[in-house]
Amino acid sequence: MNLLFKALRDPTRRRILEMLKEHDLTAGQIAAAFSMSPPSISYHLDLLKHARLVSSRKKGQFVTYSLETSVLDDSLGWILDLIKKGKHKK
Amino acid sequence: MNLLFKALRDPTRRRILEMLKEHDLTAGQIAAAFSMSPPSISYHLDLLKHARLVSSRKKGQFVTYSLETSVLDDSLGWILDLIKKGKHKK
DNA sequence: CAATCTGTTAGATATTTGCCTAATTATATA
DNA sequence: TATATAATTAGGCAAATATCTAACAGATTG
Repeated sequence: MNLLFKALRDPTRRRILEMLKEHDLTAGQIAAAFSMSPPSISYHLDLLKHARLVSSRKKGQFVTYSLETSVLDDSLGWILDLIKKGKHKK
Repeated sequence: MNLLFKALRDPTRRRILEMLKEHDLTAGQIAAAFSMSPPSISYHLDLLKHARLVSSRKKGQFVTYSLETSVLDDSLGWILDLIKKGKHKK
């Protein structure tokens, strides 16, 4: 849960996730969308991978990243619970 | 959105929100639940307030904090959108 | 095999964050 | 009015974070 929220905290990483929700992308394609050095993007991708929000596979010289949504269920549940319990509070 | 995810990133702040979902609490009551100095808790409460996740009202010398769930809808929508679009991806 | 391309790792650095103690503000009470 | 109590503000500091450039690793291609 901690890794997840940590990953979601950064705007760059959230934008990467938004890009990946459309279709898979290579590291280079992702980096090209930001005015930021490739190593910086690599750092963010690694962080997202550790949070299990993305997966990656290597094909030739390219590394393709995909969005992984299953971990998001946890955060969803946590937030929903807050809203729910908040509601039936007197 | 940025302030919201920033607020949710820290475990202490998440725990404060969980406490407040049960019932309102004064700053002192919240601080008592953590092995952390009152100023530190004050800092977290201020951050939560800036993110509009809590509100506060002063009564005498006490300041009571309440959970505010409306902003959570934004994060919920953002996450749901990721999951949804993630699902019907080829 | 040498050059090139994609991507990551290493190392350095400025900024942000989360914590502390000390001081301050505001309220209540002896 | 002096003192105690609740909470915040101020100032400082160590650790975490996000960025960069340089160097490297692996794959492709002339």
